[in-house]
Amino acid sequence: MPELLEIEYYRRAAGAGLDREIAKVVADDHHFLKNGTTPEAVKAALGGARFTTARRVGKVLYLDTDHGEVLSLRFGMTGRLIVDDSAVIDRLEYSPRRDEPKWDRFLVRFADGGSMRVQDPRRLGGVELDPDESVLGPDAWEIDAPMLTNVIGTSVTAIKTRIMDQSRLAGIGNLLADDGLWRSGIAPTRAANSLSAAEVADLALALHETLRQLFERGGSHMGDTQEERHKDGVCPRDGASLQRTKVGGRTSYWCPIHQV
DNA sequence: CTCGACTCCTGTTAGC
DNA sequence: TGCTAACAGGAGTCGA
Repeated sequence: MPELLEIEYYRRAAGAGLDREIAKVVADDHHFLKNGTTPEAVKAALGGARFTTARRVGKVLYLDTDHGEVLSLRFGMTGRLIVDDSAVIDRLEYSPRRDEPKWDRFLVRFADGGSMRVQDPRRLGGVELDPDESVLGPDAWEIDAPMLTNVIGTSVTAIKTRIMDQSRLAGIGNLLADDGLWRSGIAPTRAANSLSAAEVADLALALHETLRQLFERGGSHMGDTQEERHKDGVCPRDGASLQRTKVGGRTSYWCPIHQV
């Protein structure tokens, strides 16, 4: 599913949609417009405008316009950004691979005939005009031990839940969290404030490396444990049967031997 | 403020 | 073969 890495691919793809006059906006799915954003407002804001910058914080893509408004795109679990009908990602975990027009939830057509659209079969993503950008924590791409220490604070909640809290650390989703925890040998269920300073440093480094390696491999679904995310999955490191546990409402796969 | 539980959303798939 | 129920997880809301 789209996590920080996928949104970064989308951000780069959005570069092809910059500085092109917007001729038409199709935003008829009210459910996909968030926080009071209306189709009329989006059309008024974008009509005749151009996107000037594509920025990313965590899993959110921000498109600035030359009229001053900012458009935010969230991709939920199955959302893709498609510019000029070429999808930068054709294989999205847990999402169908087809390009069905009925899954287009938001579309911008440029005056030159091209387009940029968000395709999201499950409609868990969303579009918002002039969003509050302060609701997100620091971007996880730059994570290091001091940042992770701040993220953890004194919280007693499960460490996995904490690093997935977008208001404290932006960009980590279920797959990146599981892979980082697996690499650092820390159980997802551990109370966040029970990690030693050394463990916090290990986890920060593991997440840092996970982000960079999986970006090179092609996405958050390219983790070392991905192929074992099923019943009967085994740990690639020591062969133990992986535990399947709900943590913070998310399915977590982890090794009961080396993750403690 | 913190944190867990619940809910929404819909295509795919396991299982009968 | 065809159907149903479970499943996937990002994110918002609510209540203790």
